[in-house]
Amino acid sequence: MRGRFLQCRMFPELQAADSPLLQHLNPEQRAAVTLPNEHALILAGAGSGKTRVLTTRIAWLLSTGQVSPGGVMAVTFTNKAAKEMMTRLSAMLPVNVRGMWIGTFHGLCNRFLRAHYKLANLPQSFQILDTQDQLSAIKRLMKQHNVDEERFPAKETQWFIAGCKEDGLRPGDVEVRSEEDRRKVEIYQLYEEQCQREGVVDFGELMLRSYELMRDNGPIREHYQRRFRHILIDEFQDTNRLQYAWIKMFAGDPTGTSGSSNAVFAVGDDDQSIYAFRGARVGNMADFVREFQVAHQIKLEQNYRSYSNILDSANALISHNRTRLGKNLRTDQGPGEPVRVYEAPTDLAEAQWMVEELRHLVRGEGTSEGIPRHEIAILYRSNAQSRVIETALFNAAVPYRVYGGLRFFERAEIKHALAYLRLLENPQDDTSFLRVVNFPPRGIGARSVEQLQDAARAARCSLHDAVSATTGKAGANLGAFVAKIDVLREQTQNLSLREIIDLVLQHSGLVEHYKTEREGADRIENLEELVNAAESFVTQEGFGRDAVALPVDELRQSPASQGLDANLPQLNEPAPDYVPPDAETGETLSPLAAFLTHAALESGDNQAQAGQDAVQLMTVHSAKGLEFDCVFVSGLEEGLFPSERSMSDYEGLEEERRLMYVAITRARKRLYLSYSQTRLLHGQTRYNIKSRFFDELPEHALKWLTPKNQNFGGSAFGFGSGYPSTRHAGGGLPRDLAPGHFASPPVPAQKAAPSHGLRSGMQVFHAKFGEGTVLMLEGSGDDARAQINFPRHGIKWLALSVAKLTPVA
DNA sequence: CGGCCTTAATTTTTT
DNA sequence: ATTAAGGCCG
Repeated sequence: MRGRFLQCRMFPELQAADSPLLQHLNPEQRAAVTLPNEHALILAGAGSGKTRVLTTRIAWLLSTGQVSPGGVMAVTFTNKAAKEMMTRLSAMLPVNVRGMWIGTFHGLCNRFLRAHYKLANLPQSFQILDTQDQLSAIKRLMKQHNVDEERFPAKETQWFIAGCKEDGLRPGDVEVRSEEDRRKVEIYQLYEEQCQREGVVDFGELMLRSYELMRDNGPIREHYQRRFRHILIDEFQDTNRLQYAWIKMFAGDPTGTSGSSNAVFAVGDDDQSIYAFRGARVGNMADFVREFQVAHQIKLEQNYRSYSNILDSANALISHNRTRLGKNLRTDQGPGEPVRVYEAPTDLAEAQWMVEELRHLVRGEGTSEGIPRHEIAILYRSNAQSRVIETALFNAAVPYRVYGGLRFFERAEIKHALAYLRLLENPQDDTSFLRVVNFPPRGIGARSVEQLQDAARAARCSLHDAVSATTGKAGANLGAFVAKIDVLREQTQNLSLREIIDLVLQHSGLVEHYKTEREGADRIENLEELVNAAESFVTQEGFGRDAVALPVDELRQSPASQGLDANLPQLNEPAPDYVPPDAETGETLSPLAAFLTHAALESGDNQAQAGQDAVQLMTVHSAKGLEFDCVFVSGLEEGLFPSERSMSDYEGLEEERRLMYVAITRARKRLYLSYSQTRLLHGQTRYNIKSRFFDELPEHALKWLTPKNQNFGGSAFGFGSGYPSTRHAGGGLPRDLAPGHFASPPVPAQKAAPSHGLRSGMQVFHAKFGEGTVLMLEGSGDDARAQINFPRHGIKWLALSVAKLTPVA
């Protein structure tokens, strides 16, 4: 016994064979979990047990004594992923996960900056601007500096600033090539000064400032580089430039030649990279392999989620992408059901078909037993598509839940309440000041606010501080407002968080204001919910898991950080002896400041009508990481999915294809793909052809529920021939749709058909451009125009009243 | 100052 | 079609 134990301590890997941690892993997963302490890239396909590998890896490292809890950093993108990791980890090991650095990039940055706020040149209770706050701060600044919003839209400026930060560029680092650039950089500079003056940081700033502090402060850098022996990153394909640089900073010398490098364990899937539009760089994967000389690359290709018809479809589709690292999902489960494909005449008919279909599924016809509604998801490319579907679901009285939209902490009434709270914590926060200075209305108009802003600028102080200098009637109102805030601050000095919020809600006049509003009842309810949120923040979670600075030395010595079971081996490496100078013990954030941080970093649930067993509606993007027994992917039409905006360039198209890949791989048992010939978009009927992605799916795995529309085999004008009926084509499943279920006539598209007789997908001949395919049709009568793809001349828009087009048989 | 009307935009989203 | 935001008038 004793000898064996010693052996294990000296050779942790000898525990591999019989560790219960490894019991249910496949060989690849096991190999990944038990890799030596070196850099590794795990290519984890959809449904291959990625999270499991990540958490088991941590558990493995801890239980074999290769690292102490304090020596682990695990980074995710979403709070949900971080929470799941902590939950699963604590289920595996008796370890206090709260003491570990497991969190989102931004959550960890926040923690880091709170601990070193002085070195980071921030007030301890700095507040975090969300995207809305950032935009309004930029708008305000641009107005004040008379920047022409025509030439420099605030949204674009925001995008520019965020982009600069993501690339690690301060105003001085940005390359200026034009007068316009110069102006943009100038605004960027002013924005930075404004944030600094107000003691607020945006999301990008959390990352960038942490990165810079690590880069520029030797002792801090050395401390953290010595501390985190293992750095694990989830969804690595979604990291941006700055996040990658940030990781490198914590990892230390990437090649490890100086012996100071920590092991970076990156898990990702290049085929699921769908966030390039917000700065994600798949290229970080290849860079990582090169720069860190990654010796261990493991592919997790065994899929535990879907049947092979679904996986074959996903594999075939994604194989059309040229830029990929290469990976093929496989399963031991049989082929399962075919992937069902449906063509509808209209978007409404498509929605009604889905509703009808899912009602059968819920009732259990066609399957052995009914599928619970929450196991059915309807996915779409863009949010605008949900409306029709919602209408159909609503009319059929099917409970549903739409994801996306405003989250709890983003609601106007909540942001108003938070603005009051933020002013208590930090009167310099002009963004919050402006949000509520006249809300509820208290006679302070734009004019007075402008004067106040001028005064503040002249005195180089905050709006709050500038009020005392303002006179007149407006000054009186302003004075009353500031006095109210200041009195509240006094009154709330020694109150609990709950009492503070209660008091603020009472005295701000928010509740009273919403009482008079027509739809104010919901808002009041939400405000009450805010009190509950604060309550549970304080009690349940133990406030400040992310928000409160955990002094580093305390963390290292506290029993919590040693939270391993006594049976577990001790850590191998000595504890770091350096304690950063400004991480003074015991200096914590007030509960209020912590709660405000929590609100900014975790914007809360975004789902309405919880509770009921409901069908899930969401965009493909928000479905990433989820799985369902049954999935409908709707609106598979050229111009929609792939989206029009991404069709022009190859990279955009590849990202759309990856998006489609994500959509397909969400399904466990049953997958439906559908499209509609016509769709109401922006108030106009659009005529679409089916998505090119259908051509990239394997015929053997598909089952067409409607006759496959082969580019209109019938008469040149195609009506009647290529048209679908509302009855499904073939055998067995699903049953006939009762005719009465459709509000619209069986072939509504016929009615909607334009006079020119063209239809998307049709082959036409043009005297100059030759033969081409109609992609899209728009307008009617003299305004009608068609988008046509001419193989030799590209995609063109032609006015039908001018162009001579002949249908080709 | 506040309500009403015109105007323009309209992929995808987390922190 | 729908909505949000900004401008204008009472």
